[in-house]
Amino acid sequence: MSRADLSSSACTVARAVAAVGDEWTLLILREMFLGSRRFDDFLRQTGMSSHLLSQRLKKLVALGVVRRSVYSDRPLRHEYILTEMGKDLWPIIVAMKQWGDRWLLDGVPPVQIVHKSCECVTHPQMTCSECGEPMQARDARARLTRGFSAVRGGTADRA
Amino acid sequence: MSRADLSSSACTVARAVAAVGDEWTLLILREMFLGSRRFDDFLRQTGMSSHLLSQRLKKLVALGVVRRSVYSDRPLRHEYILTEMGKDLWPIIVAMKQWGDRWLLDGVPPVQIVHKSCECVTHPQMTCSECGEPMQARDARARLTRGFSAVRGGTADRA
DNA sequence: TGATGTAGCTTCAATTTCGGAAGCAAGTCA
DNA sequence: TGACTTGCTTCCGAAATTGAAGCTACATCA
Repeated sequence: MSRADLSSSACTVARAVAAVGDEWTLLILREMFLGSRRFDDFLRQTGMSSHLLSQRLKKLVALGVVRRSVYSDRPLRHEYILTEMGKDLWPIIVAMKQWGDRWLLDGVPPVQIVHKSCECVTHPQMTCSECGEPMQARDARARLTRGFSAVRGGTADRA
Repeated sequence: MSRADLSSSACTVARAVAAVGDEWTLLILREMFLGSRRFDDFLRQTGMSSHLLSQRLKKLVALGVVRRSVYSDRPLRHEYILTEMGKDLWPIIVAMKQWGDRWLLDGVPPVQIVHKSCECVTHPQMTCSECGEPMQARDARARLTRGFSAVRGGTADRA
């Protein structure tokens, strides 16, 4: 299977991966959440090639994650802004930051997240929508729909 | 800059991306959280080539995300198990699933997450560690350390 | 009136990575 | 004995990526 086929997978993780799960796209998103909007800012801050950046931005626009918007008429200039769909990717980037901060860093994280409403430096965590308790892998069990289970062939559920 | 250089970035998101932010690695992790442990299960469920799977597993073991463990002596057989570091990646995969369920799917998500302690089907969400409120992109502000801000060159913080 | 600069790309050649198929080693099973 | 299984490795053509250079439309400076 090639990567292009992932987007038609039944699994929504696979679809999300196909959409935004590559190295450079994730870095572009990080930049957007830090406030960058312009082609050259993305170039500078990510270090990627302009060719790839151009491709990735087009893909993100096509997906509806990012919107291309005019900020100057003369000369004509555009910037890239996250849509609702794009802003909703925040937990993914934050989850990566938290993991990176914890496991790949000695010392002080380069970025802190401040919760606007309580003004605290926060360490966002996954919690159960029903009982509100923090959740980790060990607290969860996956339940597959019958159809999805059939697609997977019944193997590999010895969790 | 090439992708290999990301792991030495000051930004911990970039480091996390370098470690686990590629398509196939994310799918392997998804499989692990669904309970797969064996080479052939990963092959079957992800559809990737064995060449790549082999490479990725080695990388994950080298990083300490996954542990290679003997489950049969004769014949000698191994399985791949998430370490603590690996289990801690759960929020990333869950965040991707939530986003995929919401934005890339019509209908019923193929996998539900059950919170063991309350037995509810849950939709894990990011919450503030300090006040416990659910958080989204709009509720957060990034605060950069002085050093990191200097590295970035001061540009692009018009958020 | 040029000369230089900037934002936002596109094009191109060289290199790297990937995909798919085949092979292989060490066993088991019949 | 011969087929099958698991868990890989090797190989090669195809596709993606990198880095540099170029290009367009304007602005600004002299």
